[in-house]
Amino acid sequence: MCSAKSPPDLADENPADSPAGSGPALDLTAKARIRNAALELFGRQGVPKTTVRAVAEAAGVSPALVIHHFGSKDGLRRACDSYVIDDLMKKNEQLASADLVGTMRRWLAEPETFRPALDYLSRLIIDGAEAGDELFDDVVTSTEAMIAEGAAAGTMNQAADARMQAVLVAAYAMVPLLLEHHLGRALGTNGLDAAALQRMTIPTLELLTDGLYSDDTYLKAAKAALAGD
Amino acid sequence: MCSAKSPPDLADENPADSPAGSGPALDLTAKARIRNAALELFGRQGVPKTTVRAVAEAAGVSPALVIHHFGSKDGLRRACDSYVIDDLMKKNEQLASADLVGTMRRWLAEPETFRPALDYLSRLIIDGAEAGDELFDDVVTSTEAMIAEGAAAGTMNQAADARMQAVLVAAYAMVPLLLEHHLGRALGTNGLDAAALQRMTIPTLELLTDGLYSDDTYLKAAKAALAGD
DNA sequence: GTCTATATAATGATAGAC
DNA sequence: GTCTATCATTATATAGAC
Repeated sequence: MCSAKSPPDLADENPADSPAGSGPALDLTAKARIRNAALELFGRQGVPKTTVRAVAEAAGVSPALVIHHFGSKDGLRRACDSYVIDDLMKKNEQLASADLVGTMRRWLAEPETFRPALDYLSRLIIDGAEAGDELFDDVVTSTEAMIAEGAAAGTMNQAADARMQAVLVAAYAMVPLLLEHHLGRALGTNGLDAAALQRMTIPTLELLTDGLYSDDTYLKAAKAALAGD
Repeated sequence: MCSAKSPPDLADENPADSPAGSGPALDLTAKARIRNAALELFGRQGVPKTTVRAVAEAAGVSPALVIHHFGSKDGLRRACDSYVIDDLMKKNEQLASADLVGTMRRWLAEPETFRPALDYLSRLIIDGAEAGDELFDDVVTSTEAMIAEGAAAGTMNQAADARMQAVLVAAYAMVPLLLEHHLGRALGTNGLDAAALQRMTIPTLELLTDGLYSDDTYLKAAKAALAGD
């Protein structure tokens, strides 16, 4: 489950102008260039602050062509949603949703290709859009299965409320994605690159192995307080 | 450190029309009503999607008056930043930044007053604005001190890299704020109310007491892998 | 498929009366 | 302090030529 390669389906290469080994990002169809430009701008500055004109300029086409291919700005946004989820996550990483941090690590190894998708994903999860809901639930379900396996193998502790535990673990796993800006600052790097993610690995595992609390004082206190209600 | 009351400084009450115990939200100056309306709309839909006109309508004033009082839309945004941070967080909760979850709990007890501030706070942290950077760093510093105290008292485990641990713990503490939408869905509630936050308490403490991993298998494996680089 | 030109609406901000 | 009226700009989207 580790040799993750098989060069990602960047799709929509123009069959007419595709001599064998030429520049991979240069001979895409205009539609693909528009979608890639939108993905990057939507991810970097958010959808509302990104104009159709800016997308068109970044893709090297006219604003009218953007509408022609995607119907509307919102259609373009939906196309980006399904591209990042269906094409990038599901098709190229069968277990992507089970291992968000692993996916991040692999994607960060090819920044030119996947960096925009990470920013876009972050906004998808935060914005509360429908596509983000489905993604979140997928991650939670995969996480719950992972913990159940770990518990069966004796390497993980499954909580009484397994679903809630999975929600929390999944949410914690998303922290590097969501708070990339702040974690990058804390690590002294510019954003979150592969090296920064690596420097977080040990402290994260320590925290989730030893725990923050050294005994069950807080836990018992909380249980008592809640029982007292 | 628990009797958190002292009714919050909602400020800018119109001294002219303030008979002793009248409706508290009704006799604010127009400037305060505008700022409160902006706080709510900025927090709910984000700054770019919120128009000056919408703020004016929500506050019951003309669009021109919004500009008159705050100079520009961005001036209004900055006023909201400093209001939520300086007036609400720092003045009324000396230790607010040390205990984000506690603050959330207290604020959720007065939803009418503080609910908008929570949404605004969430965007402030995510957006990567300067005010959000300061807030995040404050929370991390307070968290590090809290863990150091806990370690001295023998109730917490302080990691070798104490700063990084504090960053992670602080980030985890922000998860209910940032992922309120998804946690609320998982709990079957509409958004995150006080009851939902309470239902998360035990699972969260369990996770941070027992840990996710039952032994140091993963930790040692990761250390070995990193050493092998 | 791709463009130029344009329609139409909404936005942030201003001017000036009261 | 607060309004009405309006300006200048920019936004999304359309029409129609090539």
